[in-house]
Amino acid sequence: MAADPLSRVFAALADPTRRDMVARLAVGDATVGELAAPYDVTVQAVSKHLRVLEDAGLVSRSREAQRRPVHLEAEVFDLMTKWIERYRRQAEERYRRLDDVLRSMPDDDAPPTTQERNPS
Amino acid sequence: MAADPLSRVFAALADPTRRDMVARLAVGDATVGELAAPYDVTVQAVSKHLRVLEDAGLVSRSREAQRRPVHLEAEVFDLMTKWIERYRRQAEERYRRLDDVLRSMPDDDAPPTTQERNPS
DNA sequence: TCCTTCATCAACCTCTTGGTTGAGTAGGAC
DNA sequence: GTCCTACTCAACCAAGAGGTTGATGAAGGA
Repeated sequence: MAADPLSRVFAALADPTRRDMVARLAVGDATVGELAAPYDVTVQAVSKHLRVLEDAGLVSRSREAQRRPVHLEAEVFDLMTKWIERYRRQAEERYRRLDDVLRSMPDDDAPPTTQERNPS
Repeated sequence: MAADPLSRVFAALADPTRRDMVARLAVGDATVGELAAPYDVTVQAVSKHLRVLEDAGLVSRSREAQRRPVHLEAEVFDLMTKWIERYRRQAEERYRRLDDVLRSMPDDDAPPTTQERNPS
C-alpha cells in the first residue's frame, strides 16, 4: 500500500469500479450489498474495493445491526484538487510568459527550444 | 493498461515519483536525463514512467538531436477536476439538505440512519 | 569511420492488485 | 437454542507495475 495520502487517493480513483461506487455514494449512503448489486463480481471483491476507498479516506463505514453503511467523505477531494490546481496554474503561468517572449521576438526567429521554454 | 482516459490519468498520478516529475515539468520542459538525475533509479525506469505519463496525455515528447525534451500538457488536468468537482458538489449538496432535515426535526429524535441519509 | 551521448527496447524478477472460493463472525428472526 | 442475513478474513491465482541489466537505435563530434 502506498504510504502517502495523495498516492492512496489517486490510486483509489484509478479504478473505474471504485469511481463508480463514489458516484453512487454521492447520491447517498449505501450498504455493501447495495453497492455490489450492479456489478458482476462477488461481494468480497466489493468489500476489498471499499477497503481501498476507506484507506484513502474517501469513505467511512459505520455499523447498523448486520449492515455496514458506507458513507462518502468528500473532504479528501480537496487534497487532490489542491495538488492539481497548483501545477496547472504553474504550467499555465509559464505559457503566458512564453507567449510574451514569443510575441516580443521578430517573426523570422527560430522556433522555441527546450532552453527557451525552461529558463533557469 | 487501463482503457478509459480517467483511469489512466489517476493511475499515472498515483505514483509519487511521477507526481514529482509533473511538478518538475511545471517549471519547464526537461530531457529524460534531467528528469532522472534527482532519483536513485536507472534512466530506463524514468523512461517507463514518462511513457505512463504520455499514455495518460499528461506529457508529450518531441525530438531535438539525441535529446527527447518532455513537455507538460496541463489540459488533461481538467478531466480530473471536472470529475472530482461533480461528486464533491453532489455530496456537499446532499449534506446541506440533510442538515435542513435534521434542523426541522425535534431534538429528541433518533440519530440519522442510512435510510434518512439516502432518500430515494 | 569510429566514438560518445541520449534514450528506447527486450527480457527478466519481485511485489501488488483485483479477482476467486471457502470459512468464520456478528446480529436479528424464529 | 437454530436459522438466516450481511459482511469480513484467509488463501490462492493470474495479470500488471516498477524495478533491474543488457542490447539496440539515433544523432552529433573526433
